[in-house]
Amino acid sequence: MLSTPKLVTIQNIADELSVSKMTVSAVLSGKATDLRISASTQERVRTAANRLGYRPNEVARALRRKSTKILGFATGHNGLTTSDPWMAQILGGLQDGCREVGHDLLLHCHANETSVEIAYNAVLDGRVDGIIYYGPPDHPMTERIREQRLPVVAIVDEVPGLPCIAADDTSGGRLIAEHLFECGHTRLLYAPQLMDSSSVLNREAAVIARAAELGMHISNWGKVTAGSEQAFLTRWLDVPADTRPTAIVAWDDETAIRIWRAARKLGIAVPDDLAITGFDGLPTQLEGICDLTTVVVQWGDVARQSIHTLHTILTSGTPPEQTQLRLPIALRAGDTT
Amino acid sequence: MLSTPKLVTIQNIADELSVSKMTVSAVLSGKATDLRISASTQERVRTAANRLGYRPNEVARALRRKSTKILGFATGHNGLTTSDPWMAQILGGLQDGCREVGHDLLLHCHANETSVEIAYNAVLDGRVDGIIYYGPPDHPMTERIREQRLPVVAIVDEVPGLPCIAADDTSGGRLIAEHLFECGHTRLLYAPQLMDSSSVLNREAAVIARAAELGMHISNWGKVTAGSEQAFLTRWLDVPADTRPTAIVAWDDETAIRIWRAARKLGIAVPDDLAITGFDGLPTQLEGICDLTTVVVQWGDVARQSIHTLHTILTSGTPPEQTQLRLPIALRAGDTT
DNA sequence: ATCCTGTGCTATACCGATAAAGCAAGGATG
DNA sequence: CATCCTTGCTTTATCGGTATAGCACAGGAT
Repeated sequence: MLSTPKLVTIQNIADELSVSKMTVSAVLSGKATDLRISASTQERVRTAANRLGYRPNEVARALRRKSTKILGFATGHNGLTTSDPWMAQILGGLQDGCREVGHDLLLHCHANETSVEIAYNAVLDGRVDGIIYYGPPDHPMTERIREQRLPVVAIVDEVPGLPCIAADDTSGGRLIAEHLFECGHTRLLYAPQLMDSSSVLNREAAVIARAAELGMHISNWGKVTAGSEQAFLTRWLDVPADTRPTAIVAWDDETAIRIWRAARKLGIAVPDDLAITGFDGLPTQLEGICDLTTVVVQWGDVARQSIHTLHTILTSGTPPEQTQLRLPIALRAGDTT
Repeated sequence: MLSTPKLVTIQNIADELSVSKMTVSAVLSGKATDLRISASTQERVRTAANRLGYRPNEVARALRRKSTKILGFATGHNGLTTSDPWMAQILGGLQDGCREVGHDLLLHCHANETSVEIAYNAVLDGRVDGIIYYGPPDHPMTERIREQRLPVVAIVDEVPGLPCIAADDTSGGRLIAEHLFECGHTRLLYAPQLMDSSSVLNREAAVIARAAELGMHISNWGKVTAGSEQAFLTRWLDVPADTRPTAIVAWDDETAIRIWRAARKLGIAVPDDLAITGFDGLPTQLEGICDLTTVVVQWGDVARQSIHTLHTILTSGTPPEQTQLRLPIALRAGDTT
């Protein structure tokens, strides 16, 4: 029968040495000089603690100091799961960041909407010190978070009134447009998937604006959901060859690859008949088969940085308004353009 | 400046209503009938609690009841990260399981070895109630876990002396062998990647045993690491066509796909010249391009189930020796055989 | 002899809850 | 009229730490 191990408390050590609890606590928590504990007593306490295998109870500490040293992660995007490839990178980055600042990471990223509520409550309940939020800007919870001035840092998508760490989507969008311009394209087609995501909207706006600046024409036929790629390309085929777009700008890598697969099936030559670009730069299994032209976002760094920002807020109470970061994005040219 | 919200405690409510803390506690934690609190008092307490926005402090509760209702997840396999595709499924399953049993999930899955130690300490420190362990059976920490009888459930790979939830790798291996037999193969080649993993060893043993039973010959040329696939296949090409293996059994999907890519590059026809099988049944981006023959493991279910097992152990103290589960595996025939 | 200062620790309260025992008032029972 | 039981709470202790104030004693200054 499994059980939690027998606890060694500071009281046990204190009893052993016939000193008070406070003496033990002071020594073991590094406040020994504050309380003027003699070197010999410190030594005795430390050896006794080692001998008994003492470990401070984190829950008791957390109660007293009103901080658990645990940070939470909440996702508010519907259908977003741990299986999504960028989520994996984000989780890795959150982990790394947490270790760097000496906190633990609590997950609240179910595929449904209640996860934000659960995470929000976790702060109120004192279970976590703060949370990293990855979700839509208009989630009902965000309003309360602002009102109550909870320690929350948004990632990827901007949330009004909250600090946010994201990728520099605008530069990313511009890079895509510029790359296609350099490849000689003049007519682009944007393939959006409307999530309630400022990141995606920024990409789109930047591509469109930069394309216009460079004198390219860019159209939008509505979103390309999973399964509708063939229909999308059939429509494309229906347009006379001399006026149809020569490149498709997809909002992310997944969509780009799905379109590429459909093109392959329809016998459309990529990139000769049609160029395709992605966005994210995620690892792929298509290496050597379809090296997608895309822009690479360091999602792990975004996440890691957000933990540091949250930690700063928690320790120093820095006004969050100043902590808006946009991490750089780089173009990676593949064989689809 | 962000801060944790002003706390409403049971004391506040008690003061408001001029009753004792215990009365409030009893009502709000559902022990009202035990302590015989009148309906009217219950009503008053509840409305006051609502009005003040009371939420019980989880840390205080955890201290008193000696249980945080948090479960940890530790990985001990070197280099295993959240980016690995099956890890994503596992994380999702852990999340779901946790929600089902009303616990939270704390992550300790860095890519390095200290993560097990950290998780182990988290139990000792009272930070988590128990942990799910995914790592090698001989990690130095596993010995201590057994000794101290800590509430730990292993997943995927067996750990002597610990309860374990895994896939039925043996059946999976047999399914692969049988499928290849039915396809008419008589000479197989096993492509291993030696991790310190009982799961992989079980697969291998089952394939070999079943192949032998069916009168097939199976050889093993050593492990196929990332990058060595071409060399592996070149060696294969050097064998006279009438004696060389006609199918490669890879230890997992990733390896199978890497071999498939290399074969494609070398102009080897799959499955005509060479059949390839995987193991895991993970989602792939190669849909429609290479539908790998593989066996499908429900990693999410493995993880979910492990949480339930851990929960049972924690609540009822069930002897862990009995909780050895092997979840079913199904063959998914693709176009690589 | 008195006061002051520094040293080395102890005492007490508290963080926010829950477990377990206690206790007063009122009605039923003998 | 004394006893017992039930109802409806309250009291006290405790979980394992930390913050704050206090206190006894030694030695030097006045």
